[in-house]
Amino acid sequence: MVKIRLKWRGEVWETEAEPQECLHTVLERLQLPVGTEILTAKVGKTIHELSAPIDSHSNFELLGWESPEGKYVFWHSSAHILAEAILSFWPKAKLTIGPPIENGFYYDIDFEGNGPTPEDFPKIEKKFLELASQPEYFVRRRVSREEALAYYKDNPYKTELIYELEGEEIFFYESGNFVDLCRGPHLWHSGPIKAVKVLSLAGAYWRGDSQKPQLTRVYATSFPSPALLEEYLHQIEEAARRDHRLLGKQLDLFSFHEEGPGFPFWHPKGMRLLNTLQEWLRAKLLSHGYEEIKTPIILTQRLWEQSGHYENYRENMYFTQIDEEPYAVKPMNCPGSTIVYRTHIRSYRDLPLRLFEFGLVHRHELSGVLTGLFRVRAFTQDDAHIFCTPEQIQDEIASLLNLIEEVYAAFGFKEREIFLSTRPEKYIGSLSLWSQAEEALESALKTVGMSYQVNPGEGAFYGPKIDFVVRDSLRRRWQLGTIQLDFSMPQRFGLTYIGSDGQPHTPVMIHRAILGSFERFIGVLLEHTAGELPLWLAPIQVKVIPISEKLFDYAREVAAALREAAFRVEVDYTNEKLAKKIRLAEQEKVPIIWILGAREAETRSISIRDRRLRQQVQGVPLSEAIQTLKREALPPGLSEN
RNA sequence: GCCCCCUUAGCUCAGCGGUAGAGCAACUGAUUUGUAAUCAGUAGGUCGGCGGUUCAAAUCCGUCAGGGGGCUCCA
Repeated sequence: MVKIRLKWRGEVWETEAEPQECLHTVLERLQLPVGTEILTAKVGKTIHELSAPIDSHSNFELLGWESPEGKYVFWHSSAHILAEAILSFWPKAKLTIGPPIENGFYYDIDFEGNGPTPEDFPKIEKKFLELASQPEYFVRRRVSREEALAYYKDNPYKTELIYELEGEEIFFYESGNFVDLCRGPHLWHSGPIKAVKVLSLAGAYWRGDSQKPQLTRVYATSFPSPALLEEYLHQIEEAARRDHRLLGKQLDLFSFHEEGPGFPFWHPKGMRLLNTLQEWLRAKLLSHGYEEIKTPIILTQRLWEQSGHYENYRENMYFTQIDEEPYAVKPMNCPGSTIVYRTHIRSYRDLPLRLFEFGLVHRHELSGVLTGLFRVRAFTQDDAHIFCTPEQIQDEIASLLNLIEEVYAAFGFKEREIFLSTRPEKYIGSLSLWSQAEEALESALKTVGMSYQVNPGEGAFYGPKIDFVVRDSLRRRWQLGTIQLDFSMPQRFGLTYIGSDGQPHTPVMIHRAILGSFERFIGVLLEHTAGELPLWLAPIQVKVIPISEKLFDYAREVAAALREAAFRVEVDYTNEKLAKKIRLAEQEKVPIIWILGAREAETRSISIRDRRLRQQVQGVPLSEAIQTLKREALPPGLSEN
């Protein structure tokens, strides 16, 4: 007998088992909810399947739906059932891989040109539930290489996988009439799987390589109850409502047109937002020791040859000709910045020199990847280049980290991750310079006390970098800020400064962006706020609603007072009822609505309807209301004085 | 770029082989309104472009363009 200890939702059981007895039989004996709530088990950090025999292990943590491991196993098994359901309709389809993912699972399948369409989803789901409810038991069987290869003699993908398992054990998992090459782990049986939804179809290259055959990826998700599936579908709907492309249209901020795919058209309200954002950041940077520059959008091809972009980035660049000379549209701002640097002989006393540029860059992105403001072909970077000595790197990075943190906090981004990428295999510059730079970055991060992850070997060939990633409302990760050290460009462009020794030295260049691009940042911000922008950023801050035509004169007066105080105001002069005007203003997501009736006009006051507080205040004196608004509309990080 | 899907009035969408429809918006008029849609009328479309099948195409087929979902979370 083996002594074992089980932990399930905080409670502990101690019992004994026969050697080689399966874990699930022990659980059944204890009348624990195995095959329903208990999905899998863990010993230390390794998953131990319920159907696996207990050997020397003794300490089991039982896991349900609430654990990541439980979901992982649940969806992994679901992928097998999905494949089985699909094979019942497309028996000749060749399976490849079918892993669990963040919110479900997929299976990549080669249908050889005759795959399913979305109309087939219901019948696949029906078949899936039929199979799952039987239920199907997942039985692991070790097979020889020869047997595995023979079984998959018509499936080049599985064959490729088997060849890669040289020297390792090979397993088949059998469930119902379905067999799949799989390393597991799986559920004991399909009983817990009560709801499924086939979500979408997508093309996916075998092994992510566009040179290899394209497979059909079937995305799906499954749950232990129909109610949980419903909840998930509602979440997806809510995320869709927050889609910045939709909000951009509804709020009349920007649009896209076939006359310029991937190039945003900014409407008046979008410009108000974009300009407010830029003015705020500009003021912040100027107060942090930066100077602003602006460099040309079109520069000679020779410059891009010198910078290395022509060699390494040509695919993404647009070219043109001026007076028969070849030119290129800038995909990055850095070469322009170096030209400004070179306009003077620089002394070590001038460093660090911080030059920022809200630079409009153009990049040729593949047509298939364009996505609203998230992925465009022209965008404005909040770019800056800091020229400094190697000794100054650490201090410079530390203050930069604080600045970036300050900026993100202003927009309420709480969830963020920092990645430090270090020297790749292919690199330029001396080893000592690299280690000095990496140490500088790392100790800067430690100085300001920010937690980070290291991505070894992920740095650019010209220097190490720090990336900032925030999560949007769809829980997608977006890299916003980046700090990149560059040893290469200063050399390529022959940049120097005169040191205290009177000799010329090569400065280090720090490329950095905080928001990344204004365009994409606005997209992220819209999804983050569901379009309910903070008062200081809102394109229309106050909507003035006179109750009837008789109040139009007073409305004009109020609006003038607001404009005088530098607010962005709109008056609703339409001949509609109050309820209608309020409805429209609410749909425009205006933060503040001022309502003017006869009572207000008489007392020179206004009534406030506040989107943010979801409450109303009646009869506030006009001058007082404007003073309050002035306080409330201050951009973050600024005090009233 | 590649795979699947979509494209009908300014917007949201219905129609899916027999000669274009709704709601909202716009315009005109009535109404003068107190916290999320007042009523009536008018106007508005080469059904994304091009080509084909058919007596007949928004509807079926092809092609191009634009848009959406994806394209190394590895048995």
